[in-house]
Amino acid sequence: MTAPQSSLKLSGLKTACKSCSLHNLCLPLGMEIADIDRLDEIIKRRKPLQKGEYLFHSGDDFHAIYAVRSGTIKTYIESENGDEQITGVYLPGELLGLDAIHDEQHPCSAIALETTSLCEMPFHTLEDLSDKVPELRHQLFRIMSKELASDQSLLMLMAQKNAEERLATFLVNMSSRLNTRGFSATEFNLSMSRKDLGNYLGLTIETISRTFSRFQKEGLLTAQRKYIQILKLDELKELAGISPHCTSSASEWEPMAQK
Amino acid sequence: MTAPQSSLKLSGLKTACKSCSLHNLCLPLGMEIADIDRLDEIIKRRKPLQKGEYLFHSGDDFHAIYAVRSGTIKTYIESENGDEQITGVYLPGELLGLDAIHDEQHPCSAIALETTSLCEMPFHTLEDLSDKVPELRHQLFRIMSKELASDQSLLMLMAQKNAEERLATFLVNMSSRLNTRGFSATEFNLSMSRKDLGNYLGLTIETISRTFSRFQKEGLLTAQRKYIQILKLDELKELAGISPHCTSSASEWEPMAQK
DNA sequence: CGCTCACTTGAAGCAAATCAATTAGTGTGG
DNA sequence: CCACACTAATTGATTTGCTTCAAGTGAGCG
Repeated sequence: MTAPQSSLKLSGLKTACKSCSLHNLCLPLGMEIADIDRLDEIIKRRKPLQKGEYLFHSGDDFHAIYAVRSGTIKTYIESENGDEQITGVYLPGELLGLDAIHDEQHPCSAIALETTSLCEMPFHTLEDLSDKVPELRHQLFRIMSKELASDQSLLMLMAQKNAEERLATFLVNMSSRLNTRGFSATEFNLSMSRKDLGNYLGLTIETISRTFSRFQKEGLLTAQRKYIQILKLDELKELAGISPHCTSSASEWEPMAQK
Repeated sequence: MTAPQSSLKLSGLKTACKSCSLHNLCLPLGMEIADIDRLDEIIKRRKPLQKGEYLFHSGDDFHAIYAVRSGTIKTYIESENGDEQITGVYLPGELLGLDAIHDEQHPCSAIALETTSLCEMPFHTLEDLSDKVPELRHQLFRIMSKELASDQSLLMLMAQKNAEERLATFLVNMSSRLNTRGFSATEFNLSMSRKDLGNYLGLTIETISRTFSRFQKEGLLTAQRKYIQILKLDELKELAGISPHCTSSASEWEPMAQK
């Protein structure tokens, strides 16, 4: 991350939803002030997680959903034969844990990729409140629905795209999401390692590395380890299979999965 | 489909939720009789769709979610460059359309793979009712959450499994889902073509065909076009990466995406 | 300073895609 | 009812993009 990171951190543990810089990305969208205050009361602000610390493990009982306030969380599932698959990468303002509602335990593990602070919302309390506040209930439906729709795009990526298209899609998506959060669209630090990237995109670490090299040779970007600088965002978008005319500042555009 | 298909069809358009043979798969789970009656009132039973008829198209306004009563629906998204990706195959008792809530239009198209009858539930009415019936609201959350969790499994399949494992996983999943709906676990007609199968599993039609041939040569199953007979379900499960001890009749087991 | 770990680069191997040719169904109209 | 076209599925031969194996390179750190 680059720009407003530090200011987010400074806001510390006392920020209320009302004044949170992420309020338009998170739950309160469209809620009355009084309702936001009620939401505010049930939200716990936890001690930040350090890089490598777990938020929850696969199989843990489900109590709460979480909103990222700053930092990055990755979630992954493990198959019986032990291999892992990253299922989501969550940036500030994004909600995780929604996949645990149905059988009341987490199907995936969640780990911090860097120092990360979170809001914790006990789910039964949130459900109770959503009884009284239809906007909140509707917003929860919307968020889950959005995650369903964006999962479908990730599926398409896995089923039909080649290595270049996958990496381009990922980078364009990252750029867009970071941009809507006030960071630069063309210059950022990936919190994921090449290994994570490969796992997430269904490729090996060697293929990721080679694809980065090819992109650099073609002048599309520079990549020094985690520091990425996008030089030709439009061409990257084209590669990703997206018309380059929808600018990244159009905040409603989020083609790929964030989960 | 094989077994109770015709009896489902006979029940025609007048079946109420209370007496519906799918009630334990569909919404009313855990609801009071009186509440089910109210749900019953808002549900429209449509004229069955013929094979190849569309339920909705990508981009259509979202009004309702649908439950399959008999038959099969497939959903797919289309990318800008025109290629399609099947995102879901829905059997009786399964709900579709939930991915359209967030921006109030359908991100995918839905088409009948065979003659299919459906229940239509206007979403705003369903939301209103879910205000009065917390069990219904909770059930909606659960269903969406389950779809999220099962999407993750499909992602894992795409990212990490080879052709044999993919087809085995698909067949075992189908077998299990059909079985919980009262059909045979080892003998069924696929409503999907090889082309659909290939698209859904991220493989070409030739690879699907060859993999079926290999399975037949190894005596795992027989496949004459759409008619599938599974001879060694346990070995198929093993191939799919699932311990063969969880029997298909254990109704809670649904490892793969149904959406 | 040297160790480790993350990443890069090259060469070889392989699984699935592509290209191509048959065969088996399905439907249509005479 | 059968010839015809048309589509779906199978099978084989070849190509290819990614993986695997292997050997560096360079940044970070005790």
